[in-house]
Amino acid sequence: MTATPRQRARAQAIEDIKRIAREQLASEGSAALSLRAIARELGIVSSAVYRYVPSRDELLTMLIIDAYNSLGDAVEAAEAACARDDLAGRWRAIGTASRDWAVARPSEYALIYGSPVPGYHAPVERTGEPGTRVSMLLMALLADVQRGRPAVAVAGPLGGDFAVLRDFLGLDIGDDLLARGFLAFSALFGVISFELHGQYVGSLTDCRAHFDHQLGSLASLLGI
Amino acid sequence: MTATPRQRARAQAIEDIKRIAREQLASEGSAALSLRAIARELGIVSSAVYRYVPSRDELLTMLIIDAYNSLGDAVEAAEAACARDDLAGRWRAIGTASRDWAVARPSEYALIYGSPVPGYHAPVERTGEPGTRVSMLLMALLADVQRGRPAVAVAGPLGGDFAVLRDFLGLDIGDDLLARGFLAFSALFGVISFELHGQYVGSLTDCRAHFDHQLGSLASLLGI
DNA sequence: TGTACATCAGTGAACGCGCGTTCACTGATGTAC
DNA sequence: TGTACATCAGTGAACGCGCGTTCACTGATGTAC
Repeated sequence: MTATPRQRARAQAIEDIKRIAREQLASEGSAALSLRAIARELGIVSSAVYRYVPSRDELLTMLIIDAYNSLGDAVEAAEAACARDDLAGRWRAIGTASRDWAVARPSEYALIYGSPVPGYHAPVERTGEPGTRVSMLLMALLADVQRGRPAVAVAGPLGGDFAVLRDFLGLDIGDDLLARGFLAFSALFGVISFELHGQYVGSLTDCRAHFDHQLGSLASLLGI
Repeated sequence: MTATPRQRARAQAIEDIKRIAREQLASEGSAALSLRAIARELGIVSSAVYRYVPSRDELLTMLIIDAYNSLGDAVEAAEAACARDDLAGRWRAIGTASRDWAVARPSEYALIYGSPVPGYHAPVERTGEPGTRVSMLLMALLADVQRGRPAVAVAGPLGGDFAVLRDFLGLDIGDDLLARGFLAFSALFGVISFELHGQYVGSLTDCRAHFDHQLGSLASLLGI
C-alpha cells in the first residue's frame, strides 16, 4: 500500500506535468499545449517528459478525464449536501456548483464544454463515463420530480429517443419532463459558456446575480 | 463604379483566400489556420498572400466579421419574412435560421460562438456591431411582446443592468421579459453548441426534432 | 496610336522560431542474493 | 552487511517538420502624355 519513494516521486512528477499543462491551457489554449514548453517550465529536457507521458494526445486525454472528474466531484458533493426531498435545492446546487467550478477553472471548462481541440479526438471509451456524471445527477433529480405526477408523452422521433433513454437509465421520467431536463441542462451550460466567452460583456455587470435568476426560471420550467 | 480587371482580380483573390481559410477552419480548427497552407492550396508562394492580407490575425478578424454578417443576413432574412404580428413565428424564424446556419457552417459558428482562439483577441470596435445583429432582432421582438402587457420589475443588480440596457436600446422591455429573453437566447445557442459539439450523441438521434421542440418551450417561456 | 513610366502580382530565398518524437547514453536509486 | 545486477530518471543530440514574416527581385498589366 505505502508507495516507495520512487513511486511517490513518479506520481509527483506526473502531477507536476499535469499542473503545468493546466496552467498552459489557461494562458494559451488547448491547441498550444506543448510538451516542450512543459519540460522548459519543469526545468527538464524535453525528452524526459516521455518518461511520464506517452504522448501529447495522451496528456490531453488525461487532462480531459481529470476535468470531468473534478467537475463531477464538485457537483456531486454540492448536490449530496441537500436534503433528498429538497428538489429545488438540489437543482440549484447542481447549477451553482457547475458555474462555480467553471468560473474557477475556465480553461478546463473550455476543454470539456468548449469547441473541440483541433486534430484531437477524445477516446470516448475513457472519457464517456466521467463525462456523464453531472447529467446523471440531473436525471436522478428528474426521476424524483416525476414521482407522483402523471407522465406526459411527446410524439414523434423525440418520443422514440426518450423511450430508449428511459430504458437505458432505468428511471421513470416522462417525455415532457425529460425534454424540459434537456433544455434546462443545455441552458445551464449555455449561460455559463456565454459568461465565460464574454458574450454578456457590455450588458450584464453581475453575472452571478443573472445566473441565480436564470436558475430560478429553469427550476420553474422543471416544475420545482 | 465598374471595377477594372485588376480590381476584380484582386477582389477575387481575396475571396479565394477567405474561402480556403474557411475550408481550413472546417478541417483543422481556428488555431491551425495557416497562411502558408492557404498559399499552398492556392498554388502560390507563401509571401504572395501578403499582397492581399496584412497578417494572420487580420485574416482571422475578417473571417469573424464575415461570419457574424453571414449569420446576421440569414437570420434577418428569415425573420423579415414573417408577419410583424406573428410573434411566435418570428421567434421560430430567428431560432431555426440560427441553427440552420450553424449546422451548415459549423466551423464559422465555432469561430464566433466557440471558445476564443488562443493568442488572438478580436478588435471589438470592428466585430462589435455585426456581433449583435441577432440579439438586436430578439430585442425588437421582445419589445413587440411587451406591448400592452404590464412590465414586471426585477430587484437587485440585475434590475440595474436591465435599466441601463433599456435606456441604451430605447426599447420598452420590462425586467422580467428581458431576463426571459436573455435565458431564451442563451438556451438557443446552448442547444446549438451542444448539438455541434456532440454532447447529445448517444441520446438524441434527431437533433432537428429536439431543437424544434425546445424552440416551442422557449416560446412559452417568452409568453408567445 | 505609340511610347515611357508607374503600379502591382507573384517569386524565391532567407531569418528565426517552435514543435513532437526517437535514440543511445550516463548516473543514481533500488533489489536480490 | 555487502556486492552484483536491474531498474529507472534524466541528458543531449538529432530528425523532419511547420510556421509567420521580410526583402530584393522579375515581369506583366495598366496609365499618362
